[in-house]
Amino acid sequence: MFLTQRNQYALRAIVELAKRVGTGPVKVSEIAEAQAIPRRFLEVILGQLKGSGLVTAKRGYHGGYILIGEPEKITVGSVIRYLQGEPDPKDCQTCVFKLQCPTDRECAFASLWNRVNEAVFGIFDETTIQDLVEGEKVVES
Amino acid sequence: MFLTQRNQYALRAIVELAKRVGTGPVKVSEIAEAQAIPRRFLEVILGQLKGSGLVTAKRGYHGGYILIGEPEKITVGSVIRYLQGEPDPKDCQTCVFKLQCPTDRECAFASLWNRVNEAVFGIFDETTIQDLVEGEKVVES
DNA sequence: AATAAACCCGACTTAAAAAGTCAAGAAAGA
DNA sequence: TCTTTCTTGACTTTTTAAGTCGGGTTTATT
Repeated sequence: MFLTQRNQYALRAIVELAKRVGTGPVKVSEIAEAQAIPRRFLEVILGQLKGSGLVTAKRGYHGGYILIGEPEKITVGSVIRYLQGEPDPKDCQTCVFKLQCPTDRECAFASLWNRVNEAVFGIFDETTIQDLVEGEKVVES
Repeated sequence: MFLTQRNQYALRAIVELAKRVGTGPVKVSEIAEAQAIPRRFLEVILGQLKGSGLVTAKRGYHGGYILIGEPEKITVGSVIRYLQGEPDPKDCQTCVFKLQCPTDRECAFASLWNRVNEAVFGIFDETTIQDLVEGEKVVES
């Protein structure tokens, strides 16, 4: 609901890479199997992730993907922001979410959407990939 | 992103009805025009909303829709919960959001999704239709 | 050098969900 | 009785997401 299937796949792939930090390149097919993601589709997704600088790839015989940063320092929020890209200028920016408001400036929902957005990214930003690897982290604060 | 276009229409329609509480039935075409919603589509949506008991309709000459409860007592959360209906049993219930987890019980995302969901509905539940009518309310938690 | 294992890239297809439309019918007031 | 307005369910269109495919390039091994 909050994330597309594709973006969940991306996060899962990063988590999988995080689990194997230090063990050399991880093949797409390994990640695909571990996380039950269609291999071809995952190739597309990892290709996109390379652009984020979070991940790099090595080609050839013992090739595969490698997580660049440290899992404790990568937040879920930063990944999601990258995946979502720039907001579509055709959408209403006040409402953050979808399409133009009929009532341009006086959007009754603006405040609500802002609060929701802040709450959600507040959580995303305080959750790291390492937290996900560890499975169930309850954030203090 | 959090709400479909359709569900936003539904909320807008309720807000429009709330604005006119006490002035008798409001025609679909009036709501449609005020909120820039395709009339035929709005008929479908209002039909659905009748099932919630939030709204009732009067037919014929001076017919239209009427909000049943008081805008201060209707929360956005209750409306959205109604609109979204029962969660699809095919989806992963632990993750609250989409599809089955590949890693059934040990879903790394379960805690994250729960926290996000609670945060979002926390906001939805403390926001009333009246708050939306008033335009910009900053909730004092 | 040849081979095989990987990633790389862009275009393509399919599938699913959401958005929107339509026609004919039933109630209610004028 | 006539007009207005909601009612219903099925239908169509549009958009977005998901997933596939073929042929190419890089790299380690032998």
